[in-house]
Amino acid sequence: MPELPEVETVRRGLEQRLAGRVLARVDQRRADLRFPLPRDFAKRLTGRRVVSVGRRAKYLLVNLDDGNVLLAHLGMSGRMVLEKPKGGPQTLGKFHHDRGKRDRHDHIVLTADDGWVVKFNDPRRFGMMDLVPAERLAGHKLIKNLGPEPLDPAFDAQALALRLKGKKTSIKTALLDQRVVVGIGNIYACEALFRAGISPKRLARTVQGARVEKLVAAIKAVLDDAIAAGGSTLRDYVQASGELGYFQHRFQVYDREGKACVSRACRKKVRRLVQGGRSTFYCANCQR
DNA sequence: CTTGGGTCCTGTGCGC
DNA sequence: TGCGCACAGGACCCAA
Repeated sequence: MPELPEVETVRRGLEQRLAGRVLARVDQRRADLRFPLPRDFAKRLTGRRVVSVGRRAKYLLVNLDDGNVLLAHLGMSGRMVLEKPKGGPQTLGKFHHDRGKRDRHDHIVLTADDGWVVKFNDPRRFGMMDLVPAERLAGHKLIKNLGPEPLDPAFDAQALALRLKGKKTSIKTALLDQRVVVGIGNIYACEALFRAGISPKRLARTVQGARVEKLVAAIKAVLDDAIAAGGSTLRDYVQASGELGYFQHRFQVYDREGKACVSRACRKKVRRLVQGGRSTFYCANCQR
């Protein structure tokens, strides 16, 4: 689930909940996630005040008052679960049903000085956390090679065209390459290509001119829409009715194999293929 | 340098 | 019901 819109939604929730708060207690329940956690991780976090919460690509950046940044990635299955001092939990990143069975995947538990609890839950443990001095963040191994932010105004057709130039892989695979553009995952790569009317099989280097203009607009639009939807369903979730949601009700091709293309004029079946080991969903009629 | 494939890990859903 | 298999939102690492 966590692509840019989901991470941004989580960022906003964490910012609202944690900014200005002191981390009164930190429980670390494993020595490692995807990578080993740094030495004295919990100890170094305890007593720190959260200044703000930022985001770069799919990484969360929790800025601390000692000049360090808590760098976090949700991987495939990571989420942040917020729990009120009294009352039901609120999940950022995914709805939660059947509690209890899941608790063993609460790897890091932060308790703020106002009693709110933030649990980092990640069954598959593809997520990661690290503590790095702010001035060394840009040079961090996982950060230094990241491409442009898709919602940055500086990310325009020219910027994308430059990065696709000469690329022999498919455009779908290129969009998943975080050196080309960050934040796009398997869902939004499929959705953006559908909106742009571009075949996922098309060679990246041939996406130029009008096509790259269209693709950039589609990427920005789909991410914006998803962030807007994430925000609204998150508010809905506070009332805990259990609707399964977010943006998934609005997928036009993702996970819709065999279903009718949403285009009124088309209605052909959505197809699935595998590229770079990942499923791609597309309409062969609408996407060229 | 680029590119493709294997890999990490657990959970879920499906066919039989 | 149980079992085995395919597949799942990511991205690093290494061989070619």
